[in-house]
Amino acid sequence: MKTLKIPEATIMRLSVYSRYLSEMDRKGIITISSGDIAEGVGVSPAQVRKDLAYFGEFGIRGVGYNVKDLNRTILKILGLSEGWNIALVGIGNLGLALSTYRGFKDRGFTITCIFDNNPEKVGMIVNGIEVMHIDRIEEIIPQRKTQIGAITVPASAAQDVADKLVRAGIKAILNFAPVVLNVPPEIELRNVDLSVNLEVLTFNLGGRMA
Amino acid sequence: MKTLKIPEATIMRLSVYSRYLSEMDRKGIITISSGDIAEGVGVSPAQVRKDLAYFGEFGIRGVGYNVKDLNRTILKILGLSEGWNIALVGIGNLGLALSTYRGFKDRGFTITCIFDNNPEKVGMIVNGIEVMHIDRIEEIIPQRKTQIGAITVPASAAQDVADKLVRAGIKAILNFAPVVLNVPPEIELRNVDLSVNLEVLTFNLGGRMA
DNA sequence: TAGATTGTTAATCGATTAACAATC
DNA sequence: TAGATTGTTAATCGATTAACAATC
Repeated sequence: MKTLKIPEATIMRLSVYSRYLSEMDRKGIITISSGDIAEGVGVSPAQVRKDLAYFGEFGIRGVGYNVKDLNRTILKILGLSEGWNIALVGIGNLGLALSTYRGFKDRGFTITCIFDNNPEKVGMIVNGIEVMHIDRIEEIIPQRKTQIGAITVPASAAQDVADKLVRAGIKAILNFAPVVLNVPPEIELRNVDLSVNLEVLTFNLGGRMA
Repeated sequence: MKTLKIPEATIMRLSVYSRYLSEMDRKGIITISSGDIAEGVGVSPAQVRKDLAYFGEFGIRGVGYNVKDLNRTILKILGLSEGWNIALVGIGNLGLALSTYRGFKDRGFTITCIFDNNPEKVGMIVNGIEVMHIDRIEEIIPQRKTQIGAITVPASAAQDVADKLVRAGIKAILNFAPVVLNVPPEIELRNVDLSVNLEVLTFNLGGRMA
């Protein structure tokens, strides 16, 4: 098994390349060079070629890449040729935003269930899905073959939700709560941390003025 | 001017350390070691000390760090000892979520104005702030001394909004639209990209199964 | 003093960039 | 063939880790 370690930064860029390729495809572009992609997404051409080289040879020297083919290849690399099911936990404003997020369906993600611990929200229908009580996570998630959990509850409740998701057999967690979660190493965890992102901005602004 | 380049990863971790220190402070903890912080946020003790060492010496050998003092120091480093004003552009579900996000006020951020291009939303009061038309960005933002813009409009409108924010004199942009924005180099730009984060998860899940 | 923990250096590890031979 | 662009190697750059002297 050739398990050359792939930088996570490469994976993030592949996702961005793919989005750009979809856009170019929609515009009817057939062929594209590493330089074109690089310019479109703001990296260097060498970086684009290096990122792709981890996975194989997809271009034609002297010509470039076929837009459709390359996009299909990247989607496959990213695991997006199959669909994924998502459980949403916490249906406040952020949860609502995610439940209507177009990027989900566009890229093959389906929200299969929504949970909240507020009795007033349980039973509500959101985007055609009935909101269930958080206590039913372990019952429902295996039934609906759901591999990914998105946590949009307050920080104070997030670890408890993560524990429930893990016990329910979830494989990956996308955490929006501003707190460091503890999960077993076999669970894929990513944090989308608004505070951190804002504070990188203010650090850079501060530095600029110092 | 000693401008030792600081890794961005260091800044992101400082933000996380600070949040953890606030939590420990609330619990009444007075003193903390790099090992305690490391365990709390999931990095190595050496990493914690290295990150702090970029900015000075804040601990006492053999003892550790004073929780309150260290947190104050980090907040200052991150530029959070002064307040920051934020303009929110796009008041869909995600914009609504941000407008009520506690992490803003907690860390000294104030939303000063909200914009949308939908005539039905203009005039609405959201969290005590009147929603204004996007065409008034260039007029209002300088008046309200607003340095940071948060973009929560659809991808197709994001570049136009970014251009308006730049012309209005904004210093930094937090972009939630899944698109690569073009802004002048002096503008701080960060992208909070849901698609990218989800797709790193699915890549890792796929790899696990391959 | 003995034990603990910092601050810092040197070694390692990993990612990016530059350059160019291969080849369409 | 001449021009263009890939795939890949080597060089550079940057970040993390390990180790330990300094010192409370």
